[in-house]
Amino acid sequence: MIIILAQCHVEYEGRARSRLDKGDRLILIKKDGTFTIHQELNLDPVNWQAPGCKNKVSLKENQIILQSIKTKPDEEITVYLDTVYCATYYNCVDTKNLEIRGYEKHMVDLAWEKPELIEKGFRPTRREYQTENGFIDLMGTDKDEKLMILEFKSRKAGTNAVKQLKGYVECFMDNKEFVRGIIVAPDITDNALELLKSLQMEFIPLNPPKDLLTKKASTLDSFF
Amino acid sequence: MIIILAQCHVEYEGRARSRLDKGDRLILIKKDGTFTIHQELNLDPVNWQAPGCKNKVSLKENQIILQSIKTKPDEEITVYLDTVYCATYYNCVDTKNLEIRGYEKHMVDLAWEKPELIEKGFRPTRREYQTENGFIDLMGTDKDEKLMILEFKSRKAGTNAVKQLKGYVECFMDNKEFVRGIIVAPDITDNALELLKSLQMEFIPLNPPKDLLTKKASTLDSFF
DNA sequence: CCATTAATGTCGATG
DNA sequence: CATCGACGTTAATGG
Repeated sequence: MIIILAQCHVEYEGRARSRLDKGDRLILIKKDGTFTIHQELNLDPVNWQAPGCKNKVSLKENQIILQSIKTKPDEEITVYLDTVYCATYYNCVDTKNLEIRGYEKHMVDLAWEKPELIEKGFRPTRREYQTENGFIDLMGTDKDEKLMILEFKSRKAGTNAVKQLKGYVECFMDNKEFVRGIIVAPDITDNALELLKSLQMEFIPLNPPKDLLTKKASTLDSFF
Repeated sequence: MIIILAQCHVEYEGRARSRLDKGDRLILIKKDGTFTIHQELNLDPVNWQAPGCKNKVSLKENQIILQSIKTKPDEEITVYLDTVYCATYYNCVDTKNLEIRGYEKHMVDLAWEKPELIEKGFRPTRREYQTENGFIDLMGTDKDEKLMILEFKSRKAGTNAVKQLKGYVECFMDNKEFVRGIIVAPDITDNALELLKSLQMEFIPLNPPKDLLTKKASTLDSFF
């Protein structure tokens, strides 16, 4: 992990092209080639290069130049260092991966394990069922054996989710019985709900589960 | 700009919940409240907090704890610092903004200015035309006065782009004449092209313009 | 403040 | 390798 704080100007050329005039920025270069340039504001880097790029340093007319080059697609960043305030590096030891919960996938897992959370009598039958309009998150039957098609969203569902669901239901148009199309999400926009109802489809509120599978920090781990 | 390199473990709770066990990471805190935690791999931070969050430090049982709290939506990161290798800060001076070209918007600008790049006889008439299925990037007529609806993409167009265009064209179904639906992009996926042709729509290849409007670095600027 | 959509989106899974 | 879709997407824009 290389950390450089410097006054610099930056040029980028690739899928787009950009130019950033002289100012103070933080430059971060990671072990996998990742190259990022941060200004003092905003979450995202102002310029960056994805993992796998090749980084090199050169000197031209008394100015240090950093270059970061990538292929597929061809992209290049050039940083002209005017004043370097700080340049250092660390060999990081980090073997852990992020464990995260609260994704759409976890909602489907939950509905599969506890179908009563969807509704009484719901019996899930298939996950990731492939249609010509894409994969259906979850299929099943209700207490009256009617076919149910469920589309999950981990956050507020919009009209796109409804259109997606519509496409799935249309794949069963030749079904002799009515097929229930259902959006399962923590919330839904007004527009989406209106569209949903006009299509005789349903919304079932459900929050994504966030229970981490691993032990909490309050174990022996704290001592190592 | 506060820069901390430390062995730490991290907990996050908000829209999702996550946990990252002990390891070496870079923690970056910006003037606007932005809080990011970087592992030694990958472009994106493993945990982060957007601008506007409130960050504070506390000490509990001989351990330094960083907390970053945000509302709307409620989100919180807690970093438990086990060993701090480096902690420093800089007052950055940076008045410049990024100038960037190569966006979809620039393609529409270009087609508006130089309609012959789309095709001979093309006459653009409206930009951002609102329909019930969204805004049409650009409308116009061809040499035979046929209506043309253009959807621009700054990178390879996929099936989503075609479906979007389809939605726009359907808003003109009651038109007495055939309406031409056209994807304008540097490239298109096989699936998208197949779908496009089945809908009797067209693809016109065009790269987004990347000419920067400002002067190049080879000016007096280099001396300041 | 809510809804929509582009993005050098990134990233992971899949064929 | 290309495609497809989720994401704590982020960020900007318009109502």
